[in-house]
Amino acid sequence: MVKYEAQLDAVFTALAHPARRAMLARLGRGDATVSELAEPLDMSMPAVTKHLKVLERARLISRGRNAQWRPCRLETTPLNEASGWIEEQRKVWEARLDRLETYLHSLDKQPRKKR
Amino acid sequence: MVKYEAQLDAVFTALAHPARRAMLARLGRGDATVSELAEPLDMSMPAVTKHLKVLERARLISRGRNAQWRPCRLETTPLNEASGWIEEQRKVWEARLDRLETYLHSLDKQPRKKR
DNA sequence: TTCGTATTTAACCATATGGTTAAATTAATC
DNA sequence: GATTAATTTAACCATATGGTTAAATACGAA
Repeated sequence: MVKYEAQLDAVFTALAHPARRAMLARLGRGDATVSELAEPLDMSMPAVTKHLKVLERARLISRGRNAQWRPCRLETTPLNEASGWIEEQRKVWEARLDRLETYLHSLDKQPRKKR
Repeated sequence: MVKYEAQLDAVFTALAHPARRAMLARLGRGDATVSELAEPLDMSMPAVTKHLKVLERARLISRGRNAQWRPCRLETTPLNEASGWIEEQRKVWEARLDRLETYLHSLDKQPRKKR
């Protein structure tokens, strides 16, 4: 079990911009060219290229080549790592809240005998 | 159903730094003061304060006051929103892959009659 | 080889991030 | 009121982000 810290940094960074989330959402429905990803985005093509680099660095997309098109494909593993981190945290805090609840119930049901 | 875009931006931004993830992981085990959060972090207190602001802006923590201490508490709702976004995407791409698989099976089982 | 289309790179700009040290603030205690 | 401890603010610096326009590149087609 390694430390994915830097990988998680890159993935959460990539998810932190609405344009990049929109691109990922689009790619979830199937591969797309850069122009197709750019079409709904109201920004220049160079800006789109930059966002794609952020997604690539996070390994959230891979790219092919087809003539002058560079199709993008969603890679789901990093998203699993990201939600995995959150789910791990959820386990921690839910376990803590369970212990707290158990403790509070024990106070209810075992009325103090002394004092 | 509103658009949480800006909120999601803030949450994923907050999750994109290892020090902030460490703080959240610590808070998952229970409330903590700023000094307690800072202790394992190898950075100055002002740096810690800045990270706390990022977490607050994302509503990932709330803060109290107890004399000169400013205890921090984990707020889990934004984490649910973040993992919720990822899970929604998962539904989309899994549905697509299911359709693809169904289609491929249909090709197997219905050998082309003509052509 | 030239033309047209898709995409990227270069150069630039403004703002945000992430860190520092020094000073200010807040609140308990002596 | 002065002292001490916890925390924040101010001022500064370097680098990253997110955008632009203009130029370069890559490739198919004419």
